[in-house]
Amino acid sequence: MSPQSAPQAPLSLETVFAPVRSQTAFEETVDRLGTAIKLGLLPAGERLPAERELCQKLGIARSTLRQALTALGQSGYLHAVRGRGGGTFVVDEPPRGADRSELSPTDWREICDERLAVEVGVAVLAVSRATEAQLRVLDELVVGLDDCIEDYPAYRQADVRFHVGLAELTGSSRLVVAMTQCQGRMSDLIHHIAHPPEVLAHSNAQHARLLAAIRANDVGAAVSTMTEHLQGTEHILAGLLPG
Amino acid sequence: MSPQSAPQAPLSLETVFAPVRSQTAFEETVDRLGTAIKLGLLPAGERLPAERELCQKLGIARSTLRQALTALGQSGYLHAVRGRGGGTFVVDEPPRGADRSELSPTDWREICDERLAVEVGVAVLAVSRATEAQLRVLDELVVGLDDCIEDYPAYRQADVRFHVGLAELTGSSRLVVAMTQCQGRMSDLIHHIAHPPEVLAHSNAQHARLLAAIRANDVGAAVSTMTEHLQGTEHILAGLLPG
DNA sequence: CCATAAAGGTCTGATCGTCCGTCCTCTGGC
DNA sequence: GCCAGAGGACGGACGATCAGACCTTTATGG
Repeated sequence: MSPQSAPQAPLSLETVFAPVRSQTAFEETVDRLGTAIKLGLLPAGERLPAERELCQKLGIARSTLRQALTALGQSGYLHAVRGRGGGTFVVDEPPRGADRSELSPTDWREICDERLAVEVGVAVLAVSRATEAQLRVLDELVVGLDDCIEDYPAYRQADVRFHVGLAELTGSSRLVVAMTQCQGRMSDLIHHIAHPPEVLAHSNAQHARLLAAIRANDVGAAVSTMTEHLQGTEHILAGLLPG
Repeated sequence: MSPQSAPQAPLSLETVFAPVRSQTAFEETVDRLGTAIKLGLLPAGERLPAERELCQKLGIARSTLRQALTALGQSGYLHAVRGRGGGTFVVDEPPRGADRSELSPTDWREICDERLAVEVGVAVLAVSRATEAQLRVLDELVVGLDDCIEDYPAYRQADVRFHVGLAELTGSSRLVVAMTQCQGRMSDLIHHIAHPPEVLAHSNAQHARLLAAIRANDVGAAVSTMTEHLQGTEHILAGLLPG
């Protein structure tokens, strides 16, 4: 009856009948490697495993892998070196260019919601599982972050490493994957907005408080610190994006 | 050097080069519908949309959809009725039979970790977003759950509806999907273990306390109640499964 | 009683992604 | 100068998927 023919079914049924979107192996590979590069998980200059080895790890044919590598090469993320001792390398200066955009209001909110779930879940698990050694590594990352509050791209890369590092200390690879994907989506979202040093400094202070809460085995503090931390970016997005 | 040739790379790199596992449209459809039926999201006797309509919603060809429907029919979950007024229906008594098993120790722990993330994240968001009307629906579900603590299959179905209902009131379809998948995996895990009425009663009391915490806008209580709730099943699994 | 509509059931041809294997080309080191 | 290790290129086979036309069943209404 409504002019917009609003979906009446409950969310759960909507999702059951939502489009089945199966990525091809090619697409998924481009996505996986591309995200890893953009996030800095594969640092500039890094050499990928040899094609014949990598295609086995990825469980795909070499020709399919090459399609993906070629695509990433054309986009300027990889360059191949032939001959013995060659290989495929992450380019030294990955393109900063605009990558994607066009997010609907519901999209970006859902992305933030999913991130909140993953980050809070990781924080809860980290409290009971983190070892002192692991925490010290993250301590250093926080120190490093303080040094680049004037250089956003560098800050963002270290920020990603910090959050992925949190996920790593849960020991759950599924959560690491989830965290990586969330960070990739967040990067797409926040790529174009301003990041004044004061904001980054404040954000990094929350990193430090988070680590303290984890050390103190204080689940409540960890959750609330993380929640605040995430709401920071969310408020900025709410002011800038549609919705 | 170790005899097991342990993976030395950090988790995040392992996951970047982990196998690309792209399900086919057929597989994903069987999975989607099969899970929805097993979880009770598509209740017994429910009629699915007509094939010509459903394949559009799912974004796949009708022939592919039919493969999936045929497979689910042969597994005893669906039956088709020809002629006008016919359709494809969820069977009245879906097979209880053993479905899957063979989970490695790392697998089931990671499944529980992911569930914890989703459930805790949902709980946090629910605190700020739940409306009284939505909460009352969940209240009734809790009452209904109390009535079937003697009948585990019925309890489990209502339990799933409760948890998916929590996800629904965040308004985020991504979280609904994540919750659904987690519940599906959990069902596979806990299908075969004992569920004495006392345990179910205790579990349902936690549901009630969770709703109270959400009503009171008490994030801390919601998180801790949810955490306890999940640890209940996790401890049982730890006693029964390898690892 | 027959026509029609609405549903599932069947078939076929084309396309596309992927795999596998083979061979070529380049390049540094022994 | 040979060889090993790397990327690069090609072609055939196969399977999944798609699009569409057509058939069969069945309830309903004129």
